[in-house]
Amino acid sequence: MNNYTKILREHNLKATPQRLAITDILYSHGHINIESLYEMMVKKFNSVSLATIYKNINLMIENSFIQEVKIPNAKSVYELTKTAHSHLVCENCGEVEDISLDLDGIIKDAGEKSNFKIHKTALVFSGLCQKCK
Amino acid sequence: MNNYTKILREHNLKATPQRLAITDILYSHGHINIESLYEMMVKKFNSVSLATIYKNINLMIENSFIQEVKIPNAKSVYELTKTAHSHLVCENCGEVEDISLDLDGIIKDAGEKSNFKIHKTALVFSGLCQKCK
DNA sequence: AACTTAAAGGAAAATTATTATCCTTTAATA
DNA sequence: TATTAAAGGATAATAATTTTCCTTTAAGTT
Repeated sequence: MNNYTKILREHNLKATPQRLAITDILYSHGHINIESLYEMMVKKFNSVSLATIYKNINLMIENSFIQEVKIPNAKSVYELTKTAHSHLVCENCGEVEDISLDLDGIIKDAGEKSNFKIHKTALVFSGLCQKCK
Repeated sequence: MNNYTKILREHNLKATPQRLAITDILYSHGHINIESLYEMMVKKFNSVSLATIYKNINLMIENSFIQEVKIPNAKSVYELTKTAHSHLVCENCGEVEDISLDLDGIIKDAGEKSNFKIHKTALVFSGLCQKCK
C-alpha cells in the first residue's frame, strides 16, 4: 500500500487503479485540465471512460483531495490539495506554477475595507514564464 | 445619444437596443452571469435570442468593453471594464463586490520569487458578506 | 482463500453550455 | 431615403458535463 492508497482511503475513496493513476498524474504534472488528464489516462487504461474522469474529479473535489484552479482565458486545471498558495500562468505556453506568497496583509486590508468575513483567497497572476518572456 | 452609445461606438460596436440593454444591466448590477443576463434581457425583449447574448458578450470581451470574472465554485460573471480591482464573493448568497487594493507589493514579490513577467492579477476572496455573516 | 456488498467503472444516453449557420432586420452613413 | 455591412433571431451543431444502468471490483468478513 503506497502513500496515495492510504490517503485516498483517508478521504473515503476506494483506492482503485484509475484513482491511483489520476493521483499519480496530478502528482507528477502538478496541474492538469480534464482533456489532458483523459488523454493520459487512456494511455494507461485504453478503455477508461471520460465519465470516470469527471466522476472522480468531482468526488475528489468534494472530499478536498484535489482542488480546481480557475484560470483567465483558459480551461480550469486541477491539483492535489496542498497548503494555501497562489498561481502563475504563462499567457504564451499555458504553463501553471505554484507560488507561496504572504497574503496576510492583503487579506487583512480586504477584510477591513469590505465587510466580508474572508475564508479563502484565489490569486492568479498571468504573464510570461521564463522560457516565453 | 447617451454615454453608452458613444462608448460602444468607440469600441467599434454598433449601439443596438440589445447592446444598450446589456450595458444597462451590467452597469446597474455590477456583475452578472449569462443565465441571469438572459433572463433580464427577455423581460425587455421577449424574443431576444440566447445566441445574441453570447455573441455580444464575446464581442464585448474581445473589444475590452467588458471582462469575465472567474469565480470559485460558481459561474463566471461579467462586468464593465474599469480600472484594475479585486473581487469579493459571498459563499452564501453569491453576491460579488469590487474592492480596490494596493497589490504592488505582492506583484513585485511574485515577480521576484518566480521568473515570470507579470501582466495581470486576478484576485478573488471568498467568504461571507455583511448580510450573511 | 472464497463470500458479500457497497462502491466504482464503462458505455451510452441525456442534459447543459456554447458556437455556428443562415436568413431577416437594422444602425450608420452617404 | 437608399445602401450596406453588421447585428439579431431561430435553429442546428458542437462541446462539455452529468446521469443512467448494468457489470465489475475493492475491501472487509467469514
